Amino acid sequence: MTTAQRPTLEAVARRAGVSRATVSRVVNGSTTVAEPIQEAVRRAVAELGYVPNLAARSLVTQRTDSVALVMPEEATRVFSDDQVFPGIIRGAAQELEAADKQLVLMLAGSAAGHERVERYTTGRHVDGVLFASLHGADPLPGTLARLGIPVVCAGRPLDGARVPYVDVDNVGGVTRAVRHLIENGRRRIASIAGPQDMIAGIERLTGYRETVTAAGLAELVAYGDFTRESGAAAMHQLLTAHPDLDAVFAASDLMAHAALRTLREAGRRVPDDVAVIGFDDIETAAYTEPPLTTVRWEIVELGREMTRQLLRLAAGEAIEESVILPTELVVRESA
Amino acid sequence: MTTAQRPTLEAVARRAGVSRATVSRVVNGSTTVAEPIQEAVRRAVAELGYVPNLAARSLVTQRTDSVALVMPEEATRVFSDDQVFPGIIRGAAQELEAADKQLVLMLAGSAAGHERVERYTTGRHVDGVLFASLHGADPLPGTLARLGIPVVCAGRPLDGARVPYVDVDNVGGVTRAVRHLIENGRRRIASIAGPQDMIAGIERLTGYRETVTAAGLAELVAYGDFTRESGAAAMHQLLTAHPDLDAVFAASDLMAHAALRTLREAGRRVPDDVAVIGFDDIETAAYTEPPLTTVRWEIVELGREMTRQLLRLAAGEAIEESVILPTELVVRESA
DNA sequence: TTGTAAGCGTTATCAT
DNA sequence: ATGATAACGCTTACAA
Repeated sequence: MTTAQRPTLEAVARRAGVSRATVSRVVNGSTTVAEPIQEAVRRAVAELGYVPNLAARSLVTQRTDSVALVMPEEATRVFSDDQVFPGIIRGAAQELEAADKQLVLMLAGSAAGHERVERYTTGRHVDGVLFASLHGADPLPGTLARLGIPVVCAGRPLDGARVPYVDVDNVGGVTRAVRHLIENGRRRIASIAGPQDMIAGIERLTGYRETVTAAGLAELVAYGDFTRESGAAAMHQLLTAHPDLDAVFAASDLMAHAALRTLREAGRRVPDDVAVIGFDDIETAAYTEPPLTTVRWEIVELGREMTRQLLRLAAGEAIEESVILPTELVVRESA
Repeated sequence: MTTAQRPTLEAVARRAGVSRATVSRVVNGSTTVAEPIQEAVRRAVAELGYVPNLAARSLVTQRTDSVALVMPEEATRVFSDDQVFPGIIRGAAQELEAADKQLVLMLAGSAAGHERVERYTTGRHVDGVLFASLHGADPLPGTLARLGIPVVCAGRPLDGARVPYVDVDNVGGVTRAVRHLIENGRRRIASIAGPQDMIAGIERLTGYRETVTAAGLAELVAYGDFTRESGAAAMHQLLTAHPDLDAVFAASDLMAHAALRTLREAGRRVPDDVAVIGFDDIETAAYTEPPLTTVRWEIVELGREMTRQLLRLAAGEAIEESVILPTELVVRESA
């Protein structure tokens, strides 16, 4: 079975009885073409089923009309039931669709993957790069920015590079959460912190520390990596080190979920004995036992906003160095 | 700030003192180049930081080295905490990375989105197309296949098109689940079925029907769309219509999760009064109250297998029309 | 307003 | 084994 040759501009031009240039103008929406000719060209395009060859176009325009979305690949987090990454993917996809650009997804977890991402993006195979999550002080965003390649990150880059980013108001959200606990009479408030090589982990811990300290309370901290497994381990640690705790703020809903179960297994009632608050408001949060009080933020909106900023940057517009999205405390039954 | 021009083959050739053709050979790993010359070329490549222009290459090779992964866009399912789609994305990304191809993600939910996907894929902007989920009798996979464009679907296409697909053994998995219920003495076994315009919804219902009928038991069915919300509604219906039910098989873990909560609210104990089994084994399943017995399958593996098949197809190899992945009953506490 | 023609950066076909 | 050279399909000055 031979595959039918796809028609080229040339073929359409012949059919419509005009030059390639004219067809190109019509296809690209130039207004300087006489109406009847436009009509004829459009008919020829339809009859032949012509679709522009993107590679050829890209070769001459120097644009690729595609942007890369780079994600870390750690199995535990990216594609567990954490909704953060899927949400960002969705937001980016929506916004790019509206801009008629392609979304190229790249996993950068392994060293090989990271190198591949670096080659691909520095090679200008995309018009811009979105980083969905940064671990440690990855220099890649800064490198790309210096090369003049449009970049936007989710969260402030830890290496101090001046790369535009979009983030949520982590500190504000945590502050509200911890205050809520204090206002409800809790005094021994612990925190299951996130990984300290990620900006979200750092900021959420900072918010907790500042708030409990300002209230004259002790800092009771254990560390996790945002996953349920790590949350369970951290909760055990806290229970052992501070058996008298009466509240826990977890830096992710996943860790909060695990804390809920660990507390139950330890015979503590939530919220009677121990109040629990999470962060993210993933869908599961409304279905935990008891339903989880948490700090909500719009995941999909983060993806959309990042993409909007990137498109502006790629269009040569100036953008703010950072955009901070709001958070909101959703009070359910766990606190 | 002017962007540095990226070096071309020409530049590398000049630097290494050879022709463009030779550089091309070295870059593409041809063995017919003398070792010292290869050496010189490689040095020039490194010094200049040369990266091939994919558009130019694609233009002449007629390959794009990228494949599209098409997903439906319904907000409720694709990016809720259902891990199915993220899992497929991950599997595809891993496999494509190994093959050095790009993953282009496309959402096909809206009519406009669907049309866009059609234009893009039929326009041969990708070497192949992966469909992550089909709703109703979407003719697109069949259309692409007829155009000679490599296509692989997740699940058998409902329009009867002869398109290769990879799926899990839905019927087998459900059969084992329902038998487990029967063996444990359950006799009033209901099912919360999935959407009947999706092959997974249809097959899981078929498996349930056949098994209860073979055991001489009644069919008690309510319908959902795989989401928690729909699961809760379906559970309510079942409780009203069949207050004496003693077991529920839900076609997705999300619906099973909602059923668990609905049953508790209705004062039924799980598994004492009512046993519950789900399908998918998402991470949350191990954390529900009580932990959910469910039918497990390897989501990421589905994505990988689909991609492997597609790559074979794109390489001109013949492949089986379908690959069925195994399922396994994971017994926890809910049944 | 329309057409001509010169690239864009590769790969591939021939010679050599 | 290496080098010219002709495509690949499109956009875009520049002419007409």
